Amino acid sequence: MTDAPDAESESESGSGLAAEKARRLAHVGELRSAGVEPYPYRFDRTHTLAEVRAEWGTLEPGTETEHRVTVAGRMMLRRDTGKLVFAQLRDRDGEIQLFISKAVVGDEAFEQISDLDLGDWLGAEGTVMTTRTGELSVRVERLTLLAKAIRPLPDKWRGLTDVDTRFRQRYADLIVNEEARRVFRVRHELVSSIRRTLAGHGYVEVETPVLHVEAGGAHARPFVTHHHTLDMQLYLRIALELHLKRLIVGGMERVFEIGRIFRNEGISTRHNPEFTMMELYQAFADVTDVMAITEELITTATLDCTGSTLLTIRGQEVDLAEPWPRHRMVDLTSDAVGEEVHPRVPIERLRAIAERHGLRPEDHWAPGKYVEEIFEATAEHQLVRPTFVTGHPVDVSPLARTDRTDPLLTERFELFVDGRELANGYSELNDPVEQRVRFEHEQAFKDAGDAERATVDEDYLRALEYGMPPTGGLGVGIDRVAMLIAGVDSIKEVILFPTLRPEVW
RNA sequence: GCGCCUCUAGCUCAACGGCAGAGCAGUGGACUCUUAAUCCAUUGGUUCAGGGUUCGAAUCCCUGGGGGCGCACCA
Repeated sequence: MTDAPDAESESESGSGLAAEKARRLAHVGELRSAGVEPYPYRFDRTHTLAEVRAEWGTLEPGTETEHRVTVAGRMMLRRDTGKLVFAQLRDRDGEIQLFISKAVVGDEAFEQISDLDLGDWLGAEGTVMTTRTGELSVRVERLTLLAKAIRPLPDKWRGLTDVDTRFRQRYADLIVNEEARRVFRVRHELVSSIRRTLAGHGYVEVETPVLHVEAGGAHARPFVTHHHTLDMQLYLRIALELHLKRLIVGGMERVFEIGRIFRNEGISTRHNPEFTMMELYQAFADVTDVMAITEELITTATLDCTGSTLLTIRGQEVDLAEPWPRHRMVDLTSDAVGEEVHPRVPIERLRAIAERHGLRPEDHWAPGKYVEEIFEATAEHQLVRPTFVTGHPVDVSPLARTDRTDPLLTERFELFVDGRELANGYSELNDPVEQRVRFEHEQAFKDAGDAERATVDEDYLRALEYGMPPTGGLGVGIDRVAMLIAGVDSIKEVILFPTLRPEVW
């Protein structure tokens, strides 16, 4: 764990990373010998760099003021012209130039400036000025080293592009790539926008268990873990749904959770084994209310993140403020294949259609499973603009309420944008007797070989027996929405530390 | 899991069967208004690892490892 480079012998070689680190570590030693602490405990600044720019950003070129400021940041660039050094300081939300004149700071302090390295954290005290060319600067009177960087920064102009290094060393990515900083600001703004919108509608934010005895609420392979004291197998949650609906039974009426869920499945540009889901449940609401709040949440968040409701998706400009089209899955799919696709169609017919579209049906597939698979193989990827796909078959929607006009379908929707599923919602099934039958069907499919099907969750059924009011529910994949708004095409770009194989040291 | 691509200095990249190079960073020097400062000089390599082919391998082949993309998987 302790990094102990062989400073003496490496410095003899004169170059390379080890030598560079040795040189800087040697300087740390010199500073301490001279009574200067290279890692001081704290530093008080009077202004952030953005505050300096906000207050004095409009000064005329060649202005010298008496306004004293103390700022702090990381030195990103240095331009040495002899007895005058310009350094670019950056903090969380701004940059400012330091104007360091030998005549101002004195010979001794000026000598020490050449020992600073790009990447060092500095504190600077001085007066606000602009240079002859108009660059807002701090005319430094006193410079304090706040933390010595031992390792050199990546290329100052081209940044860090190697994706492996960018994700493994996200700290370095954030230091040198403005785009990475932008994406995570978008993500932050997305999440806080959702919280604001939901708070405005009277939702209560809750936290439910991550460790589950039954991994329910979705069809997915769970991660399995073990509790020593209880000596029992536990699963990391694959959805938030069933606990949140227990809270609706409890009378909380409007609840939501933004939480990490875990699915032990493949990794791709759209999948990370752990990802963030927002689920909400609203008493007395049905699927139409849920679609309305879905539109509001995503449109408002886009506006909050970008200042506009316009997005460019696959080169197509889309205004999220326009109503999002709603189509039944069976209609979209029937149109796509040129004949009726519906759970009521004889299963031999569905099998033929599925095989015609390159699918390999399995014996345990129910009619609704065929409908869903054919939809995914044909119509799904064509849904570029935000589109609500509704009316999923009952036999693939064990927690959704039956459509009041078609007993083989449910009052459910999935939101697709750019061919990707971003959200899923429905009128919640609240009849405990029917829910038990649905669970038993799930269990039967599982026994028939479909490992991702659910089992009977007796505690959830007990909760429903106490009475759950009519309820609408929604799940939103936060990472995918962040991708959409930030305009990036890999989920790893919106997850600070995506799942990677362990580094070989 | 399968297929294709990829891995060269701290970073960004050349060299593609014939002496491993450049820019940035670093080091030494010049310069008191720079903006990726500039100018002069300069250090730095287990070419991912191992094996093979060859007079000769960063380069071709094999095995392994990391990563990317696609497929599969994935409410």
